Amino acid sequence: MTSPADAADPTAPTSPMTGPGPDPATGPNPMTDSRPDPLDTALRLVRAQTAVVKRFDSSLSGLHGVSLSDFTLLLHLAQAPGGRMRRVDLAEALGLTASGVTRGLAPLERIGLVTREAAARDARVAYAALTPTGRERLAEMLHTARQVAAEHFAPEQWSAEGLTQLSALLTRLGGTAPEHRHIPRP
Amino acid sequence: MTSPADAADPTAPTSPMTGPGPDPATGPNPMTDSRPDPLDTALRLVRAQTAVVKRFDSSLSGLHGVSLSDFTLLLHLAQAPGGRMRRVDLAEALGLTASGVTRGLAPLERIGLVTREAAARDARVAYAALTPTGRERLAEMLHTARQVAAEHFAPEQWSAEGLTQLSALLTRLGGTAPEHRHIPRP
DNA sequence: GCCACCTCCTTGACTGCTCAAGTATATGCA
DNA sequence: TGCATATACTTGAGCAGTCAAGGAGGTGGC
Repeated sequence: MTSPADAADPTAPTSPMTGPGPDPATGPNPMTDSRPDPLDTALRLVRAQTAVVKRFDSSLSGLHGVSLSDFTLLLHLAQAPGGRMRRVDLAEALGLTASGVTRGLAPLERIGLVTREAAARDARVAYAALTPTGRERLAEMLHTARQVAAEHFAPEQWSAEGLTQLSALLTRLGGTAPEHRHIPRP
Repeated sequence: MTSPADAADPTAPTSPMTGPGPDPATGPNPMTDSRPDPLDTALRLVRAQTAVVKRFDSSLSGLHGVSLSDFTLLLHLAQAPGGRMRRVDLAEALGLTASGVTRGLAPLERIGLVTREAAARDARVAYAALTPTGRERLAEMLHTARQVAAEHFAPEQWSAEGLTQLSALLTRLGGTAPEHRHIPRP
């Protein structure tokens, strides 16, 4: 009754998901063997982001009813001149399409954190602008986000140098971020 | 007819999205001023991932009709013993929920890249297993993915050391990746 | 043997996003 | 001035994922 296929059925995790694994000195690696695998790095980036986002989403949604992407959107508005941006610019900053921005703004407009403003010189344009309420709420979210980030990159595990390196490397990969240190505490 | 608000309406991008910006020596930074901002780094990670995923999705969908997440799922199966994994293990490896895995597997099962296998010792378990076709297609996808990754981390811009550092830092952030160098070329 | 509790997986409902199509408006050249 | 082309935005449809609920099955203590 025990087929050979199930002889290996451990019910334990079947995915030893560790680092580089056995180094195949004669493997089909198209790169020089002394160079780290770029695909491996890319996949790690994606997986790391999933873990990080999950953590921020959990805290921000619980305390503020918003997701990390909501928060990031608001943060971009806060650092823009006049607290407002054209939607097309917001899309580029966030790495979304225009319709993605429209969809993302809808709930924020509904709860009064963001409002729509027309542009006097271009009738096609609709600005997304932070409301005073939006600013207040954002300051509170920012406080939480800073805490989560601080825990994530705890000084006992992350040196200033390591953090600096990571930040620089991510920037080189297209990792832009809105300036937010001018935003006062709630 | 020109309101003061629109005097600043440049129609040009209103989001100077550059690096660290002006260093606020007396800013409300809760960290020590000599330490990079962890929140900044986290936001850069998320944004960098968006850019990277976009690029992989574009190439993989155009040439192979799959997304990066499809590809990653298949890759995990390929490096598992017997080319199969329990769905709950796959969910953990990918950072998804169980239902996310169910949804992700559906189209792959439909096109014959993945099949379902029962476990002899546990009736609750349904394995996700690579089909022979799935293996062949995966090898082709892998070829493309390696190329995209190689372009993304071009040696002229990325030293082996920089890549090694990034890989290590991402690993520390929870960035796991399936071993794939044992998979032969198509 | 019984049962409380846990595990695995699926499904309905919903959210967040892209693509494609469409409308309104702006731009530049003949 | 007229018009081809481009830009900004929205909306319908569809995909990818989460949450909650539920059904089936497994485990361990009494």
